[in-house]
Amino acid sequence: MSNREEAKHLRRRKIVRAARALMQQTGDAGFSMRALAEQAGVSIATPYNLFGSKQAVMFAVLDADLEYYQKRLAKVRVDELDVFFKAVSLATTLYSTEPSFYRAVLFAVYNDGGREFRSMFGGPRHAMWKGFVQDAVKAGFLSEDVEPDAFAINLGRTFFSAILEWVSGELSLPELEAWAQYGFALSLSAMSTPASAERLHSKAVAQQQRLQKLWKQKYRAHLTAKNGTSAGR
Amino acid sequence: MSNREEAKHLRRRKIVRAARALMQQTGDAGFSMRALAEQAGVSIATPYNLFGSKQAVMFAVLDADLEYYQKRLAKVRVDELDVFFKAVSLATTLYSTEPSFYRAVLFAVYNDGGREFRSMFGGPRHAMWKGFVQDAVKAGFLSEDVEPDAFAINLGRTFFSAILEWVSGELSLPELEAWAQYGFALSLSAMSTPASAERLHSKAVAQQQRLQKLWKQKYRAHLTAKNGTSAGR
DNA sequence: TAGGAGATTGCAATGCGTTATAAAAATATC
DNA sequence: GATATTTTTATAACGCATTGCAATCTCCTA
Repeated sequence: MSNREEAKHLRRRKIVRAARALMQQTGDAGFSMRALAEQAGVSIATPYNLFGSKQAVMFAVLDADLEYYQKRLAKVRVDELDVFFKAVSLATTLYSTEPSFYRAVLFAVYNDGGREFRSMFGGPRHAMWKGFVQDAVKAGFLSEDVEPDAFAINLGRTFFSAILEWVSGELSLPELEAWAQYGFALSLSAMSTPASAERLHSKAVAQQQRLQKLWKQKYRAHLTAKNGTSAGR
Repeated sequence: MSNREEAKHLRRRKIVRAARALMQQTGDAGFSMRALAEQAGVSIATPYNLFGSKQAVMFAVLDADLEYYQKRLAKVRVDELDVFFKAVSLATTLYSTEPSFYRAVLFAVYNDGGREFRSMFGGPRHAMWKGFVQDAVKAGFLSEDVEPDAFAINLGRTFFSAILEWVSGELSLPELEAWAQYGFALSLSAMSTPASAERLHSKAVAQQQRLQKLWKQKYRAHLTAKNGTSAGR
């Protein structure tokens, strides 16, 4: 690698690390491209040269994390069915270690209306889910009827939309975990085999009850309210 | 109602109508609060007084639409199981009449990371899904095990995340429809009764095949690509 | 009809992401 | 070591959502 390219990689790393540090310090609010440039000791134009947009920087931060996450998940010893639920709980556990950081990063990533979904679903994340699905089919836990790509995308989307609500402050982390696992249990249950049917159905029912406990009173006000949704604050 | 309040309502209506008109003319890009104020013949401060934010204006636009949607849906004669799928296809049909308008409105609504989820899930939309779920249980199409609130929220979220991808340009309208119906079929299938099990399972499989046809080659490039997600443009 | 409350207005200002431009620095090539 | 190429830098600028403020208008009330 030439000197130039090496220096570029170094600068990229410097910016990603600065982004991470800044997020951890200031959280969502204090993070701006100008602040990032200052923290990285670099001009405001440089992150744009190297990444293209604020969101792309966030993606780089998140991708650095994904490696660590997948390594940890690979170490966990569970069967081909529990891995789906373990993947969720490991992610939420990770989020709980630095909630404001993850919230801010995920907010920034998703906040443009999803223009970067492609890399979310076409990239390594999709590959992970798809692999789990294929393994589960092979292990006899899922019907041969499943189309792995479609099914994996559906799972990823289920998780994603719950994450989005956590990010926006609607859900707590336990709620996020419960919702994602509930959605997973439902989808998996629809494609279950005799070997997995009971486990999945009872998982779904259990998550329902867990959710009921978690948010019943939180939403009661809204569910009984007239119609809402109108005026400003 | 006092004259003052009536005038306020009129101004609100004027702004909502202007927002709608502006959206239809300019679409996503040309829509700004300044442009809206001008179109409505009103100061830039007024929409903020009456609604609070750009997003709240969009919500008002969307809520005006919801009434029309529900009226049309109520007229459709299908059984308590098909209504879920009909609700999806009616929405996408509606979107197809003015795609750039709906895209722009939904984009603006969802684009803040979901700070208005509450009214999405706690408001009339949630009530609609929940009602369908309860009716389906009563009709014997869904197991007594379902907790209607949790299940309805899960459905709403499924639909929502697919909409989000359509809004961001990742999906076409037929794809949106297929994805939402696929997700619905999976969730419903997990809670099916003998009266509905076959219908739902075959629906899920059918949607899988439809999806496969729709996007297989679209995603192939991404699925076979290295890892992507890195640099700017 | 006069006074007061409430809302709208015009406008300036803040901070944001992003882009453009010219100068300066770092690197590659000979 | 001189020259050419690439990249960073500093800075100004654009359009945006949102807020604050003083002035003005409109309606309600006494």
